[in-house]
Amino acid sequence: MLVTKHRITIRDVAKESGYSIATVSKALNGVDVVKPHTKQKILAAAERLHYVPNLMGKQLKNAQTKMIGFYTTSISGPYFSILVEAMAREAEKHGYGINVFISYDKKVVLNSILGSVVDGIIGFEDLLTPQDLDAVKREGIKAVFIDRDVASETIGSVVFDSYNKGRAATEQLLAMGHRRIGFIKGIDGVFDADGRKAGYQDALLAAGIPVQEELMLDGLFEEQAAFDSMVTFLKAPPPELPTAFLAGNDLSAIGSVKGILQMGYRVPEDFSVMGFDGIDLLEYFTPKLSTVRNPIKEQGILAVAHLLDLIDEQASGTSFVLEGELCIRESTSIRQEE
Amino acid sequence: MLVTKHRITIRDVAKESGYSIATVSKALNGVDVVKPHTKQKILAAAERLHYVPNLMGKQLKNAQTKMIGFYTTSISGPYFSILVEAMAREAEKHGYGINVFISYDKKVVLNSILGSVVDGIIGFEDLLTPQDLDAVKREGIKAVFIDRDVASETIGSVVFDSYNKGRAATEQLLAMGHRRIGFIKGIDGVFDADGRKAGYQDALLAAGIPVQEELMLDGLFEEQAAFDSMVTFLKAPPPELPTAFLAGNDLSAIGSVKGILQMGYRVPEDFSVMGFDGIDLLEYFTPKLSTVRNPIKEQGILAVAHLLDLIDEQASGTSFVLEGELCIRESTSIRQEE
DNA sequence: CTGAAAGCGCTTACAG
DNA sequence: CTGAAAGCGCTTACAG
Repeated sequence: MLVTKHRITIRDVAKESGYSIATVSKALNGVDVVKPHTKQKILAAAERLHYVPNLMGKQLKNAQTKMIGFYTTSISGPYFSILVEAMAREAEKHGYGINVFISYDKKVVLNSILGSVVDGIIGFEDLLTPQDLDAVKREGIKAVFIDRDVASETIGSVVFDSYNKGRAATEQLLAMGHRRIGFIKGIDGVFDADGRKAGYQDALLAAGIPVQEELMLDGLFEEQAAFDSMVTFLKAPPPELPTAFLAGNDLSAIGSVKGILQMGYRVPEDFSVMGFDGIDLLEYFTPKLSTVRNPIKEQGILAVAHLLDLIDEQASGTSFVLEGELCIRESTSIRQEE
Repeated sequence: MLVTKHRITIRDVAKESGYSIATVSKALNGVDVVKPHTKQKILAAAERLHYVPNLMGKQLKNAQTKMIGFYTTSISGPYFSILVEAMAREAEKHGYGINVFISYDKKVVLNSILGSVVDGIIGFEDLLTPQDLDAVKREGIKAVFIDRDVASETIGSVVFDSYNKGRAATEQLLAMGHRRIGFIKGIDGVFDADGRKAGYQDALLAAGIPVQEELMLDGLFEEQAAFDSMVTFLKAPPPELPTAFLAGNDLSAIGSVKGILQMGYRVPEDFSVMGFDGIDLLEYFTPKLSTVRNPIKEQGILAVAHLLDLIDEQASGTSFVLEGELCIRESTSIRQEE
């Protein structure tokens, strides 16, 4: 096996084949101008040397990377697997790769976004401050956000219809006879969390039921936090207990259910519980959770497709809203009259 | 807002500040030789222009990217979330980012591995042919594999002790009185699959029990495939049914359990079932699955740590073996005498 | 302490 | 059809 101390470059291939680096470049890239015989000799030389182009050099010149960046602070949880997987498949179909950057360090993220490492980004704004967003806009960076409803020349978004679905879910519980409905909050300031909560509140108000702060527990979109909040709540309950809970997402719904069971109550006999998202994990959980099934895969696919249109300048930034679907299963029931 | 048609480069900062690009570069990179006053003026100019360094140019010169590449064909399944998350945290601690490449296209993967886009890679060999591996070695690319026991100057690995644990799990079932034990196979040729199967077979042989092909079902490490195989198996069972099954991983164990229940049998009363990995999902599944809990997080952390040592040339390739832990829960029981 | 110049690996007008 | 040269954005000896 040939041992080389330095990386083989186009220069080595030129030497080996007896042609100039310019011609080698053309032959290697299929620029259709090289004599077939020449091309063949060059390809043979490249093969012999195990030449692999240095993408950095290539990209510096081309100013494109055929890569899409996905930036997030965490990939954990069942939502992201599905999303990232869908994005990767869609991107690959169009000759693009997906690059997942996982980092808490805003500087790292911003540098690689603005450092031309990818041709466009899919991201969450909550990592980025408004100033950062301005920088993204100013630099003309193509971006699609999946957690915020934005649209500008070079920036689009693909979000769920969180407000209306929060409202619809609450109305469903009302229709089942529930009057005292608690809410497991997500993370304040996050699009889906705020939308779902506002929908919940407006549905109550429209039904003539006052919104009560004491019925809104912290869930942080996490199982553990929701569990803890629920246990704490049930240990020191208000004079009149709610009969149902709407949770900001499935994970916190699961945590709530576990908390309810932990405290010796039953679901749905004592409390109906409803989640949000329709993650795969629900299939393993008992009782089967009622939820609003969101088209996560579609979100990923559409986000990538739109981003590619932005990159090719086939479109200007658009805000897409995806509809979810109410799924009533075992964790909710008609309110038992006492 | 300043509108610029071209990306701001170091040249613009030089012009704006009145210094040369060499000095600007030094000031920006904290090369401690620039007069404080100069540095300050340069930084101010860079700020004013919203300068962000082009990573491509930087990396082309430096020949390092501070990025680790993780290559996989799919990120789905509960194993990868945990692994990738752990890797990302560990890498960030050392100033590195993780780059997840998801692709079925070997060419794309290989090009970016060999194209100097990352400083090192963590991967599965099964995507790469032996020739590809040779190329990786020849180029001196630092790599850590997590699904194969390899070690060379620049290549290391971090694997689970699959053979011994397959053997231990089988011995556990034997100790519980089971004599006819079926096996849900993973994917042939994959390290963990082969190791676990071999361990299973050797444990049987050591106990004087012949290995029977008809008791080895296809599971492909997937829930659905295992479910289908189990249902098919139970529809046309051999004259004497097994009393226990060992599955190649948790997902296929879950599929098997669902298949068993589907056919009207019970777990563990009719069949004990044992999985492999100890994924988080088990927490939601009933019955609580017995399994071999593998330290997935540790695997990710160790893989990154070792890779960084390889990159810094602090170590040469080593093969690490991680121990798993037998967890006996509800899905296995002492064999009922008939 | 500062700057002109060379060079990282590549591509692409342009000339021949 | 082929090649010499310029240049992508950056860093780093080297000279001053």
